[in-house]
Amino acid sequence: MIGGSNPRSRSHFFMRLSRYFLPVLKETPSDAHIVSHRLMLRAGMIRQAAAGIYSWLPLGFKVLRRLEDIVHQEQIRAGHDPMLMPTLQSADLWRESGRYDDYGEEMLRITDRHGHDMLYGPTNEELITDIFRNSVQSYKQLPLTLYHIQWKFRDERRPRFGVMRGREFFMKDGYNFDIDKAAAMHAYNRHMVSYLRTYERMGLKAIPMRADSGPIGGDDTHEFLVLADTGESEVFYDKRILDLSLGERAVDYDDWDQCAAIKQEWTTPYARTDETHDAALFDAIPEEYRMTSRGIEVGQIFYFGTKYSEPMNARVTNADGDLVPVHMGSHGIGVSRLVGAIIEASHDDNGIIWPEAVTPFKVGIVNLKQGDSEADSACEALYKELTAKGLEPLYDDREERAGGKFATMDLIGLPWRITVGPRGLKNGVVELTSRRTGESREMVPAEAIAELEAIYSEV
RNA sequence: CGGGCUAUAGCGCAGUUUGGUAGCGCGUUCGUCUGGGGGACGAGAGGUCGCAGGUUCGAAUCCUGCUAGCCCGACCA
Repeated sequence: MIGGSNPRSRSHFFMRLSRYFLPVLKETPSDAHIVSHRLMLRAGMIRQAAAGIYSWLPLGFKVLRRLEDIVHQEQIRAGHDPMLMPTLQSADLWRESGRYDDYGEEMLRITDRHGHDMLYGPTNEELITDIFRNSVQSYKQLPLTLYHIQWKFRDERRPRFGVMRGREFFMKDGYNFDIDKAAAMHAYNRHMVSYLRTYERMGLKAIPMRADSGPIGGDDTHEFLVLADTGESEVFYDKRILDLSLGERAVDYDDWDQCAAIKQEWTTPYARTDETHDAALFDAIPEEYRMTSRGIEVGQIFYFGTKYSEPMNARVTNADGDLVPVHMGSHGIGVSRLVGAIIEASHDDNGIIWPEAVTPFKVGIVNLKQGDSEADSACEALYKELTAKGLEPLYDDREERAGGKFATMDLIGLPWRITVGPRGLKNGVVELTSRRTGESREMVPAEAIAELEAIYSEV
């Protein structure tokens, strides 16, 4: 975390805009056509390295890490074990599952110096199943869910939309191993609940929709979609699903009935992508609740039974002493894609508007008259106090005019801004401004800090 | 993978038709004035014109080949 104790710490040093690497662009790069891509480039979050491949600059990297942290926390809360698998894999396991040929051109194939066929992993079912089968022999070691958050690569024919459809992407993928279908369905439900909680924590409304299983295969699958005009999928849903919220309710992830009930709650209202859309069912909804819009897919959960455990011989001994293939499922959250999706869902003409839970800095300090001793010292005091309280400020201490500082703050989207200028300081006040509403209130610095503490204690 | 297009300074672009030694805006550096929504003035720095070959006295410009990237479609977390 951010420590206020050591004023020379790197985090302290680089939270001053004069020393922070934030290459913002005034003009829109011509290659970017959708709003999140444009804003991520303009806000200095990413830099394109090749088609569909991006470097994450400090500001973008901070957001990516925040999302990763939330995903980890919610996975661990649900009882899943974090681990890390490599990006490069041997082709051998993929030949065993039969997917080496099935996957086609989307898989990036590499040959090492020994002539061995390698690949940059697009997903990890084979690898995890291999790990599992070598170490688990008994039903007593189940249930088990392993996951990791790692870079993947899919050699898209046509990457586009910035990080929303890159070739390289950062993704959480998890795999559950259960003794039978009933247990695996609990894992499925548990994942649905934990995903709902994950997205809610990020300040997003992600709707689970019945979906197609695609190349992963399997029977049961839901996609989670964030509504946004620029979404790649057309979606049909019952408006009432938007009213559902997990909120503060306590969830026991080991409670099969509770998880099943929550899944039931979220899958009862109609919600489907165009792939699985059923016009007859949709038309049965009262017209006032019938909604059509576009959505960005930010996650998917699958139950695929023994699709991999059979061919790869991942079996355990059950209570009767019989050797049976384990029932599996997999689940993914597109972490890097979420950065774009959040921006698509939360921005205005001036720039990004970060939800408090994922913002790269919690508050921006704008010094309207750099070099004015009163303004400078008021800003320094605020900066130290906010830093000490873990309210991670970004202090714009550049020799810039007010307009430029405001424009930068609006562009990078910090949800709160404290504006400090000689005019207000005459009366001992600063301004606290909400990026989302634009509402601005004058108050003494201590009150602004207290307000921010209250706001952030809730996220 | 089909169709279309682009490549000139960090970013956005003009110059290519008609070959003559590279320009504008923003940004950037220095100075002065300014100071509550991208300010003004002055002085600078910055480019193998995507790469290779060819034509020519001379190529950003014409020709050939290559590479990279973008858009529409089909496809996809």
